[in-house]
Amino acid sequence: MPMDEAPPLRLRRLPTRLLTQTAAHVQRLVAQGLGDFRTHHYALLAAAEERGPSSQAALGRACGMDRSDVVAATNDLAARGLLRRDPAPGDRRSNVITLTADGENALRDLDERVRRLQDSVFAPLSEDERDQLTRLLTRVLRHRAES
Amino acid sequence: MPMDEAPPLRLRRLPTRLLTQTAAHVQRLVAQGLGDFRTHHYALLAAAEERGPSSQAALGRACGMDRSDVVAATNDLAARGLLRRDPAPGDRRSNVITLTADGENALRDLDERVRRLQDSVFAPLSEDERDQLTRLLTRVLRHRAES
DNA sequence: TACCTCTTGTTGGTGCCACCAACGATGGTC
DNA sequence: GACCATCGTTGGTGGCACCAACAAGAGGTA
Repeated sequence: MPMDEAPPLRLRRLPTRLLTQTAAHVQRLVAQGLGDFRTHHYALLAAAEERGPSSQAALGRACGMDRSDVVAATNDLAARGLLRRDPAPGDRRSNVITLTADGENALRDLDERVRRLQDSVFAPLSEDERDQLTRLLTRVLRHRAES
Repeated sequence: MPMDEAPPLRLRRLPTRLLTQTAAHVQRLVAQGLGDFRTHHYALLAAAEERGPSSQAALGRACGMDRSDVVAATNDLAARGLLRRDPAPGDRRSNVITLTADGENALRDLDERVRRLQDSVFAPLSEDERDQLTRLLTRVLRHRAES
């Protein structure tokens, strides 16, 4: 175990790199903490619950997901009986996505898993520091929306 | 443009999600700011310059890259004449990776691009806030290494 | 009416990044 | 000499974001 591991100075504190490295690490933990769900699944279940019955397009926009990814995720969730996909009465193009009772239960379970994940991932940070982090990230993200 | 876009409350301030969203956004900007280089390329060039001639394995460890990804990236860089891959004199298993003059020039160019990218990506944050962010991320990352 | 344009869901891709398994060849150790 | 770790390499996987094209339908205007 030589001191090989010292990362290049340029990279050690490079913000963009820190960001992607941390995100990769976090995604890893989240993926295994969510079991046989993906983040897309959680996002769609949450959106469906909060918005009530909606079209796939609306759910996708709310979650910032591409339409094609919405299709795949709703396929998964419908196959597992967690939501229903019915033809929209007023518009023959679109579907109405509705959460089932099983879907609500799954969502509650996921809520709890997600909550625990935040605690485990951000364990080294205090409550205040987590807030700082979310605020900073939010501002960087908002900067995207504005450009 | 309906108010469809309102993201689910659960997701709006969810730290892990903010992190991956921001990282995705940043990676996008970085990718296009780096032109025909990937982040791996920059990492390897930087490591090769700072460490001097090293084996692929050592460079990979320094950059936190998988060996197989090191192979692919060094292939690219060698094909472009930015580094040389010679058999190591003392160990017939390993190669010695050396930066060429062109490689140093490319690295300097990338350094500048990367610097500008930080400014553009984190434009909404003050100098202090960027430091805060890097410190917070570093601590989350260090938490990984310790577990 | 016909025409044009936008939206919806769907299919079938791409690219990047992280990672994993297995292999032959070699080095170091006992 | 046997054993195991390491090196480079090949050939994958999976997740996430994204894109292009399509047919069907909706909405507007001429």
